[in-house]
Amino acid sequence: MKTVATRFAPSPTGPLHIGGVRTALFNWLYSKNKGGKFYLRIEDTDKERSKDEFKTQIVNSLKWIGINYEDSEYIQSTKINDHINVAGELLKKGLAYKCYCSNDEIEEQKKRAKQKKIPYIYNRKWRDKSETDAPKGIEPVIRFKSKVEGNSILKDLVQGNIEIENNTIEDFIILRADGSPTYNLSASVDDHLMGMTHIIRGDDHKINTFKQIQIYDAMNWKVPSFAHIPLIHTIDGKKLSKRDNASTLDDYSKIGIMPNALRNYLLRLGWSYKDKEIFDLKESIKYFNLEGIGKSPSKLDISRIYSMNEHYIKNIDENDLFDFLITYCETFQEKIPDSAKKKIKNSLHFLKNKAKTLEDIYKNSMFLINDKVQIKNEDKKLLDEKAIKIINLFIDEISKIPSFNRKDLEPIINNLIKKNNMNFKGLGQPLRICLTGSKFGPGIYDILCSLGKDEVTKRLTQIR
RNA sequence: GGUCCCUUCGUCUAUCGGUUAGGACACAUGGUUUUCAUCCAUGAAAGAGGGGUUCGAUUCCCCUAGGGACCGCCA
Repeated sequence: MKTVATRFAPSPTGPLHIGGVRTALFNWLYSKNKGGKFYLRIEDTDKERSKDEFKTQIVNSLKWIGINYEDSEYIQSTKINDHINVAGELLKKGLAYKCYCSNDEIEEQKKRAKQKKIPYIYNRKWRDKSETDAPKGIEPVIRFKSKVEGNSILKDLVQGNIEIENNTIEDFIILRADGSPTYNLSASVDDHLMGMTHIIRGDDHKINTFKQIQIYDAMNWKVPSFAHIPLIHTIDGKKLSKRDNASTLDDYSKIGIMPNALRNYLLRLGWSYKDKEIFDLKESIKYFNLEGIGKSPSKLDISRIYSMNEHYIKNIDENDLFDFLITYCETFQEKIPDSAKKKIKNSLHFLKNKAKTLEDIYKNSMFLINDKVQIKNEDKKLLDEKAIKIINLFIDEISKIPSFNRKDLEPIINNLIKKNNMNFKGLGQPLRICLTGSKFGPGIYDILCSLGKDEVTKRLTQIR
């Protein structure tokens, strides 16, 4: 049995969206589960639309989510000669032919098909014509001689057997008039040259697979196994496209979703293993299989991404969480001074409690990052005479205590409340506003202790 | 329009002929927490419809309906 080899083959013509990431993930997981290899192939044969920045984005996205590939990227455009040679061989074997139809001629046929409401399929005009009939001044394209009779069955590892009539597959172009190879040729040649054993890709490639298998057969190559996974749909049930917002990895990383959480979410989107929801990296490799992939498309649900992220925030090692947080802040928010880093690290155990995203933790940490407290105008109104008075009393009280922790503070606060005939909110709210500039945030004792006596006194004194 | 695929709570899904159809997210209610959140408990919520096969169908088959993908000298 040959070692399993899979690949992810995106085209760098736009930002990689999370449907693509999921495809990459499934391929990667499958190969790792089988102890095989996983490769990245950049399909950049569309020179017009391919951009280097997209290639970079793809590479970075995979790296971010933890998918690593063998060697360096396989760049399809550097292999074009191989593809052209195969076309030449096919031509020599009589399994492909030159088609001299003009663009106008083809357009005309398509138009007519549309009018008659019948599906357009190239009429195979030059399939058996002699080249001596070739018109002058037209550069031919090379078409593959597709089977015209009988049926083909694709034994799909996810979808089961799919059968179609061969005559619904047209004589597709493998070499353009300018001599460049088209997708179906390039993809099959590369997959063969790279020794792919399993092709896992989106449902939208099903028809291509029937074409590509014919190329394999024509070249006497071993046909790999195929698995077509259902596409991810938007919440209104359409294929997720690059134009949909919140569809790239960056859209998620910039709001503070962690790679592990997204990986776990994507894994469970359209795949399941019993009732298990949480899979760490090792488990996802251990349990992944093709049988667990569902047949119907699944919709992206942002609230599940949030809750998955929340789960990871609360359950991963705090040192790791801290690293993720700092990277996040410095990439998307601001550089965190070393002094604040220390405080954040010490306070992470409660800063993370309210958070669904790294952004939430960042916001909760604001009072530790900024020494100067900004109080909103609407909140200033809450700092009335009564509030100032109780805060002053509070300052006096804490000046008397030697240490500064919850045990020391609780009696002070309780006494102040009682003496001044108010509830907890009466002291808690102004205190919170003065110390953090916000009505919401971590628990008041957490805030007090994390800031420390000196800083608390300093901030409160500034108010009066 | 043609070809192919799909159909269990709002969402992701479990069930591989016999279950009070389970879990998770979201939602609602209550409790804990001297705010918010967390946490805990409880609740509401599904087999698209119609035929078969079978002692018995969510599960197997057919039809209908709905949804989706593809139909480029893009990948």
